[in-house]
Amino acid sequence: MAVTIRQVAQAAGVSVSTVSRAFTAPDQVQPQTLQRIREAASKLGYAPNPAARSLRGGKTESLGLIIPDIANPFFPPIFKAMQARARRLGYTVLAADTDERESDELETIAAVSKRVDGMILWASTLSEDRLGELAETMPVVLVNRHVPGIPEIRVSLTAGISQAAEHLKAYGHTRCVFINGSRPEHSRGKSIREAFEAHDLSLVELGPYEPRFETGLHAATLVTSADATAVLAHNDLVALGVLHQLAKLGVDVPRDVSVIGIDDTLLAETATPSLTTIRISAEELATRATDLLLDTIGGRGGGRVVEIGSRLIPRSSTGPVHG
Amino acid sequence: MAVTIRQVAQAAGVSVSTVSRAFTAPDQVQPQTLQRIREAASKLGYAPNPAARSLRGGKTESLGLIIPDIANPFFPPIFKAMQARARRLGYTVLAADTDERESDELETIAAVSKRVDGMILWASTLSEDRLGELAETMPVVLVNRHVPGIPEIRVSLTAGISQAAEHLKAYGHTRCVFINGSRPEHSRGKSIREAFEAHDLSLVELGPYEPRFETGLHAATLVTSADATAVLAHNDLVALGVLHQLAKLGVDVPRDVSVIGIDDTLLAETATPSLTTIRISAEELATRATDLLLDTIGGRGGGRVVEIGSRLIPRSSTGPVHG
DNA sequence: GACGCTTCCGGGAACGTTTGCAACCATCCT
DNA sequence: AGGATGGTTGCAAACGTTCCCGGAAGCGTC
Repeated sequence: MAVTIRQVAQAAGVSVSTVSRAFTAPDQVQPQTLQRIREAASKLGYAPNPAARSLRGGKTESLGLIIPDIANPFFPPIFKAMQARARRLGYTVLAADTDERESDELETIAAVSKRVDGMILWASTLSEDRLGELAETMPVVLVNRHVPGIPEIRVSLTAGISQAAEHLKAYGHTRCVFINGSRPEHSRGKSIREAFEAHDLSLVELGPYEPRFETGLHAATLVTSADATAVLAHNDLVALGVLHQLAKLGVDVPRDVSVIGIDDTLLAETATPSLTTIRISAEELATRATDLLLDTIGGRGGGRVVEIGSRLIPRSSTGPVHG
Repeated sequence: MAVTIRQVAQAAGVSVSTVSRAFTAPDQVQPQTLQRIREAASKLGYAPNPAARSLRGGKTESLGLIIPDIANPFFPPIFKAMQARARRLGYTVLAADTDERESDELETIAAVSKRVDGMILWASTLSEDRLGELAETMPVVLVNRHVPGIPEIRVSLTAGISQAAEHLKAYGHTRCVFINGSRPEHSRGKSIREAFEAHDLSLVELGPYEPRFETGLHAATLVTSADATAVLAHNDLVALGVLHQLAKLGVDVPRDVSVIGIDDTLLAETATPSLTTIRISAEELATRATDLLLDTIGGRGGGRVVEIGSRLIPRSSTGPVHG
């Protein structure tokens, strides 16, 4: 049914080898032959069969991206950036979503791993041992997860949080609530405690909760009774829940309470009031992760750790303490 | 490097054919042989090579999803639902994003089409001819695009819009602005004009604009001067822009102006005030589209058109006109 | 006891491509 | 002039799997 290399070869009056080379190593075939082949190929509508190619070569020319939940608005830009980067190098991106289920993750990884040359695992919940085994089988890059010897991209919130603390301090805040939404193994809590302590701000920690909108709704009521004038949420989604519930309770933001998110997703800019948040550049993150993966596939840069920074984006949800 | 069917065969003391059958047609091999093979396979960590399998069988066991922009919060749930559905049937989903670029779309489709058994094209911008050709080459399902003879999922806003008109009418509104963000070929304008006319509401149409947040910001200023008390936006994202800008202008929602979105994305619920919107069930849409694609691949249900309904979800961004 | 039927299994071709090897030709050098 | 060189090309094996065939064995039937 589909047109094969053989038909092109016949049409161009050459052997299949030459047609193959015309596509994979054009400089090894004489210009005029090349042109004849190209014409024949395009006339017949030939395109190489990826299955045959990868069977023969052991390469699939595609990259896997395993993320917890694509519905979290932080991830789509990651996917886009990775896709953009990968495409320029001839790679396809195979994305899969584990739905935050540990059991699904193993299954998902198994399914994807056979079809890609390497994969990026985001905040994986797999055991260190399993990840180690996996990384021996194929190139893997971890994001927000540390296993010795496996290349890794780490998001450093240090700068952003420090700026947030300064920002609040400058507005006269002294007491802040932190809504913890992390699993302990990649908690944002530690950096936050340190930074706030360094800036002499007292910190009340709530949670840990699931990092969801509803968490924010729930936590907002606790905020009002904690005698704090500022809230730092685990991510934008939670911050939005807080914003929403505070509005419902008649608490004005930022007059009565200041709110800060983390991630700088689409949600932050579009919120009312727009959300002051700590930006993690999804583009940079995805691009660096992709490059690191490609390097790992190519045998370069084993076990490297790349750090991505963050910074505060002040918007309208923070302001001076009132009275 | 990787373990093949041959090694399993040897370990189990059978031929490769039998191992193959053990995986693809277990009922054709004797129970005790089957078990021996399974043990050998799992001990060796064998999993069939998808490349070889699809080279031989012409099937890839994966489905393509081509969407304009995964950063539009309407799409992630689509992807999730499709993935969930597909996975249960042993399929993998290969998603790709065209970035709303027509030139990219062709290229993207070409890249994806070779690696899947069929694909779902969302609001494709390709010419009717090209889509026709494509559909002859491989199974295709169109969403929000009509080409005679190609299976299609159509989103019908009729019910939702009609409910929205009633809703506004009941609140005493008489004049509404519609912010048009569609390309003409799949405009939401027509149904809207008809429904509002039927409910005796006057309608001012703005646009067409790009369906972006900034569009909402811009349009909001026009709304105030249009002497209308209600706004219907092309989608939630645009509606949020409106909400945001109105707040900045000191216009209270819903006291002074009511706002309605379309899609019922995450954005709608998390907005402040929460957004009244017309829900299109992403889960249903994706599930039906996947099933239709699978049917088309299986040779059943050619050229069918499936319609998906919509309905109004009243929230806090609409209310009575303020006397 | 021969025959046919069913069940289970092995042999081997085929899927479309890449690539090592060798053949060929033209060119250049000595 | 003859051998070495280098650029082009063809041949054929190999990648891992599926599936068509045919053989072997077991079993029931007449």
